[in-house]
Amino acid sequence: MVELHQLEAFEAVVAHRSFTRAAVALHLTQPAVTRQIAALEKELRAPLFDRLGRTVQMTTAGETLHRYAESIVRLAREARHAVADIEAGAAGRVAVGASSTLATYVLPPLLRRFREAYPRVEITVHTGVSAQVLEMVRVNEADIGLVTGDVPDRALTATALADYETVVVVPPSHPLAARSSISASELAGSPLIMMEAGTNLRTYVDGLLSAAGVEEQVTMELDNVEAIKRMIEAELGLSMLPEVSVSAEVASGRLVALKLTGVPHARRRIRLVHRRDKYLPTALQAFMRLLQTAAKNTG
Amino acid sequence: MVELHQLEAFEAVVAHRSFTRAAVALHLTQPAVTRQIAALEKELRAPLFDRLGRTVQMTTAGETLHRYAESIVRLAREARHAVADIEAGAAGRVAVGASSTLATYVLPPLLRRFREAYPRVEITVHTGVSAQVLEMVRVNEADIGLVTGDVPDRALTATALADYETVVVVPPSHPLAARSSISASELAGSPLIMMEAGTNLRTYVDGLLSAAGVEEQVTMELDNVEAIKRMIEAELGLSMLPEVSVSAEVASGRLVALKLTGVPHARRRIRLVHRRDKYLPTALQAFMRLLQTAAKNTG
DNA sequence: TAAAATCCATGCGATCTACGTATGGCAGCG
DNA sequence: CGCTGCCATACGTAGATCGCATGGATTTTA
Repeated sequence: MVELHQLEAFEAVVAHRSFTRAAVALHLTQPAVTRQIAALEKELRAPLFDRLGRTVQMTTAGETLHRYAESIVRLAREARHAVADIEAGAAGRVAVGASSTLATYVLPPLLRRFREAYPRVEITVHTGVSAQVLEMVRVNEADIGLVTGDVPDRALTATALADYETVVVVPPSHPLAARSSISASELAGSPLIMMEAGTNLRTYVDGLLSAAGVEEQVTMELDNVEAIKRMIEAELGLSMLPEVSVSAEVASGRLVALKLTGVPHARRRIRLVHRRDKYLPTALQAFMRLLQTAAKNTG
Repeated sequence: MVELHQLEAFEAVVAHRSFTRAAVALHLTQPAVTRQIAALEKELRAPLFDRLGRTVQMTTAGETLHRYAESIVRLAREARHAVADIEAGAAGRVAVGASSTLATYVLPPLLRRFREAYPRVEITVHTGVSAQVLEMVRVNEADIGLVTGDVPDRALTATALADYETVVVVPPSHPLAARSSISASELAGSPLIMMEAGTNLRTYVDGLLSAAGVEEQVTMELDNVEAIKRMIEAELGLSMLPEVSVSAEVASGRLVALKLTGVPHARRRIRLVHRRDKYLPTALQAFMRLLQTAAKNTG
């Protein structure tokens, strides 16, 4: 079997045109180099050097091998560096699975900060509802996932990041706009613009309202938070949305958010999930730390 | 140290997505493969596979290594084949040093036959006088040399191929043209067209004539056999040339060659020379055999 | 849900390999 | 003709690799 250390010895002999000098360069003794070359020559069934008195010169076979050995040794060196880069976090890839709300309103600034710290790390984001995200992580399509709700899978590790703060969103012209908080029961009779059935958000809101004994008055159903916000701005109704999804409009005065009082929000806990048996490269670890500190600082 | 057999094991695991199946493909046991990968991971300080329950998947570092390992393993395979081709004579390079007479009149048909047998072998021919050719061989610029005269160097091996047959060349219109042979002494008084001083041929001819007690009547001195022949055709004189250099013109009737009688031709022996300590690849050996059989057949 | 099957990791002993030291042989040089 | 420089070889030791046996964990199956 031809081995890399033999090719390195061969290249050293070529470079130094001497077994002895090659041995010095390789921190070996001359007999060791002689045997490496002899092993190569035996394995390839071809002499690689003519031992011409005091000098050595490549044979035709040696020149041929040299052309390949050069590339092989160089590639091996590059491979080491490339892997070291990965390990140092200087390169790599992070695949994140997240709900579209998080992907749209929370991840962008965080990813921007991450990119500044790790500019050569590729980032991919796949969106989906929590169950889909969990599946992505389970089959290793995503390195980590951001999900709401429980994580029943024993193979996955979950750490709580923060809670979705759900707020009631109204247009600035709305009578409620002057208030800062509201209870679920006060929403009875209001025209509600809702996410379409089957989403985590809809299930949660339905639960809130029915617990408060409120009969829903759904005037509109959309599959898209952005669209819902535009509807509210057009004064077609009000809605209950994650605070993160409206903070920009609230700051600019285009929408008003009211705190919901008397509501347990543990059920809307955001969790960071990854496979328990998966190795976490440096870049991935750094990204996870970034998520955790960001969660702590915002609530 | 990263080794080729480890990379092959790594590639096998990647290809089969399983240590066990890789082991079968490599004719090894599974623990052996496990240890190869473990050694790589320790050496590179990076896990290469996530052991996800029943399946294994590459980590980011693994994918990075894979990109390099693929090329490295492929190049190593190609190198083996390339060297084997050289060794089988299917490829390679043959560098010949020869006098210009041999290079011009003898080598072409032989090289043509050689190329038919070994089409992928590169052939280079360097011309020079015998001393130059010997030097080419000595410093390994030429694999073999074709020289006339003695080979004093103990580091070189010489085998006799044939003798230059030196003939007297006259135009068809010349009075001597009707004869088939001539002695050196009969050339007294004839206008001679000679090679320039310092060449082997000139030295030889000078020796011949002075041994026969003939005073030379040199009408012209040229450094080029072709030019001499044109001069003879133009009826400007006659000359003594190697038979091989005029056989084409003799066959077509443009020149007439007369045998020289009473002349020892041992001093114009053509010898095949190569370094004693040089390895002779298959293609080179074949070419040398070709030269020897050609010499035997032509006398 | 318990048993069976599958797969990777690890401990152990034997074998093989690769190294360094010492030494020999050969060519080139004074 | 001895000296020097360089590659090849012999030998003993240290380390590496292999197969076998086995353990631990997960997935599949009954």
